[in-house]
Amino acid sequence: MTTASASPTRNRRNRRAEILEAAARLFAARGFHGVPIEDIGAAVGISGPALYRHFSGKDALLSEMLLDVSSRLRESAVTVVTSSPGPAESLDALLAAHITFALEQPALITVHDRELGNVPERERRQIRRLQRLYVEEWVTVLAELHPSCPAARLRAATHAVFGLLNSTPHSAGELPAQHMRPLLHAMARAALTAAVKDR
Amino acid sequence: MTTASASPTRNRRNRRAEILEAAARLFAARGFHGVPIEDIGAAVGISGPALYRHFSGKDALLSEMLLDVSSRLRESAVTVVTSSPGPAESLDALLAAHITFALEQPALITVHDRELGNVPERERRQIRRLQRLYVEEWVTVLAELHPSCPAARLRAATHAVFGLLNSTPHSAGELPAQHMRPLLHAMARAALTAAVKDR
DNA sequence: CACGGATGTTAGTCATCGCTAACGTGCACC
DNA sequence: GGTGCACGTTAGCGATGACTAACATCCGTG
Repeated sequence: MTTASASPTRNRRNRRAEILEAAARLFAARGFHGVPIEDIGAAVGISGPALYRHFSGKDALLSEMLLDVSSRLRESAVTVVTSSPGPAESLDALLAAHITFALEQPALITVHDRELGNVPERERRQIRRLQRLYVEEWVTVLAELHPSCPAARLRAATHAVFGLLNSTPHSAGELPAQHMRPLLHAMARAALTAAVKDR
Repeated sequence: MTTASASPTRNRRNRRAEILEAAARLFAARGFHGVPIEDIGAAVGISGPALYRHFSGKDALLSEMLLDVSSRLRESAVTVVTSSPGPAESLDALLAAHITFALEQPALITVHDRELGNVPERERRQIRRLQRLYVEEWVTVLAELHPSCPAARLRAATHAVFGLLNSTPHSAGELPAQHMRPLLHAMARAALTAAVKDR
C-alpha cells in the first residue's frame, strides 16, 4: 500500500506544527524565557536539540509563531471585510472571527500579546506591521459606521475590545464555549457602541 | 535639624518600594525570567546582589509584588463597596477604582495577570485567594443589580471587563488619560449591561 | 570614640540553558 | 543493495544568571 507518510515534506510540516503548538502552550504558561528547549522537545516526544532539525533556534520558533498568528488574524480580517455587504455586517464578522480564534487558540492569543518583546528586532517589525494592519481593518469599519468619531478614539476602543476578547484564557472553564461566544460578542458590541457615543 | 532620614526603617521601606517599582517595570517589559537580578539593581542605582539585603530572593520579590497588588485591589473594593449607598453606586465606584489603578500602575497590572505562574506554590495560593475575593466583590454587586443572572455568567463577564480595563498598557499613548478614563468607564459599563441582558 | 547593624561592594560557585558536534538509523531512490 | 538524506540521539562547550562569601563603609548610639 502507499503509506500515508509517503512525503517527507508532509511529515516535516506536521512535526513543525506539532512543535509550534506545544511551544505555544508552554510559553503561555511559563513565559518564553521560562521554558527550556528540552521541555518543548519533551512535549512532542523528542528530546532537546532535535528541535534544531526544524527551527534554527528558540528565537526563530517564537518569531514564526507570532508571525503566523499575526498574518492569520490579518488575513481573516481582510477576507471577512471584503465579503461583507456593509460595515455593520463587517463588524459582526470581525467580532465572530476574533472570538473564534480566541476561544480555539487561547495559548496563541496569550503568547501573541505577551512575548512580542522577546522577538528579534527584524521580525518584530514585521509582526507589529501586521498587528497594525489588523487594527486598521477594525478602525476602518468603525469609521464607516461612525464618521464623526476621531480615529484615535476608535483605535483605543479597538484595543480595549481586544483586551476583552483576549481575556478568555483567564476565565477558562467559567462558562462553556457555546455560552461564552455570544456573551463575548454581546459585550464587545455594546462596548464599541458606547465608545463611539459622544455622550 | 532632624534629618528626614533619621529612621533606618524609613529608608529601608523606601528602598524596598523603589526596587519593587523598578522590578515591576522590567518584569512587565521582558517577563520575570527575562530580567536578571543585576538589571533590577541597576535600575535603582545599586548593583546585583545588593538586592538580597532587601529580599530573600527573586521569587520573594515577585511574590511580594503580586501579593501587594492583590490585597490593594481587594481592599479598595471592600472599602468602596461598603461606603456606597447602593449597588449601582458600588459598581461605578468599583469601575472608577479599577480604572485609576490600571491607568496609574500599568506595569503592576501587567505583571499581576501574567506572572502568577512563576510565584511559588505557597504564596500563589494566597494571591489566588485574594483575586477570587476581589472578583466576588464585583459579582456580589452585580448579583444585587441583576438577581436573575446566573453567578457563573456574572463571573465570566467580570473577567472579560478586567481584560478590557487591563488592556490599557497595550494602548499606551493612543489617548491621553483624561480621555481614556471616561472611555474605559463607558465601555466597561456598557459591556456589563449587555452581559446581564438575557435577550 | 569604639561598637554594631544596616547597606553596599566585588569575586566566586554552581546550576541551567542555548546551541554545536559527532554519531546512529530508517527509508526513498537509482 | 548501496547511497544519501531526514531525523533523531547523547555528550559537551560557553555563557549567563541566581545566589553566597568576604570584605568595606556609613551612621546612630552607649
